[in-house]
Amino acid sequence: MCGRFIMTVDFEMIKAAFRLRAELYDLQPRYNIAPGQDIPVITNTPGGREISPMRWGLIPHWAKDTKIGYKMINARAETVGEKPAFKGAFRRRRCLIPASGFYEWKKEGKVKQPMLITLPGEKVFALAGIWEHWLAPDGSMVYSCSIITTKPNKYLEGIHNRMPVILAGEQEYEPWLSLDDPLFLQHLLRPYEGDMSVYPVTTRVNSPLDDDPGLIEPHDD
DNA sequence: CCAGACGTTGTT
DNA sequence: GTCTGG
DNA sequence: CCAGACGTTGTT
DNA sequence: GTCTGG
Repeated sequence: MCGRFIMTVDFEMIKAAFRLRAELYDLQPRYNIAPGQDIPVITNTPGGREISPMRWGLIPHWAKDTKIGYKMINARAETVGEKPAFKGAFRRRRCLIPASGFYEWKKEGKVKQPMLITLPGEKVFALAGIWEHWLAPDGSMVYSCSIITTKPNKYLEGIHNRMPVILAGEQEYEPWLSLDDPLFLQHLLRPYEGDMSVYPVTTRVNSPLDDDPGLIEPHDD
């Protein structure tokens, strides 16, 4: 699955990688992004691609309160088009979530070892997501999102049985954001086929409050 | 029809 | 054990 | 994902 | 809002 990730690249890199229009809100490097926090999300708008903060953990429009979002941090690729909580978003509200790495916890006996997964060169990449809007009782609109998961590739299969969907470049970003063909969209939601790096990191990364880059301790393998 | 859930992962 | 908050 | 709380009434 | 279970 995907329960934590990092986003450490600067905005000029993001702007170029995702062909964004000029306006970017003020983003800081983050090394330990947790569910429930606001994360940068890229969507298609009539004026082009925009990036804006959304709460991680999708809140369906019919929800009575925001609590349900904590259970909706991931959506399975195999069923995202059918589940009542996700199907509308899958049809009409898809997004890209920029990341430079994500964590998976490998179970080694009783111990859970956090692993950081990155792409070669610490390159920024796009997680496939869906988003929703929810009208709060006070009249404000809450935007939220979920990260889609799939089976692990060869780098992850020894670590965990799910991994987030990574879209492989502009040739996949554009159809994911704008195409209206459920079969093709489904086809994009497959395990990433490119190279990856996998490093054990200190268990201090477990704290959701800790946004300190000093926590990452790459090992040689 | 109404009532109640609406999710994933992992563990047993 | 299960839920909430981060 | 992990960490930390998990409850009510009434009194200060 | 929409689906599932009874």
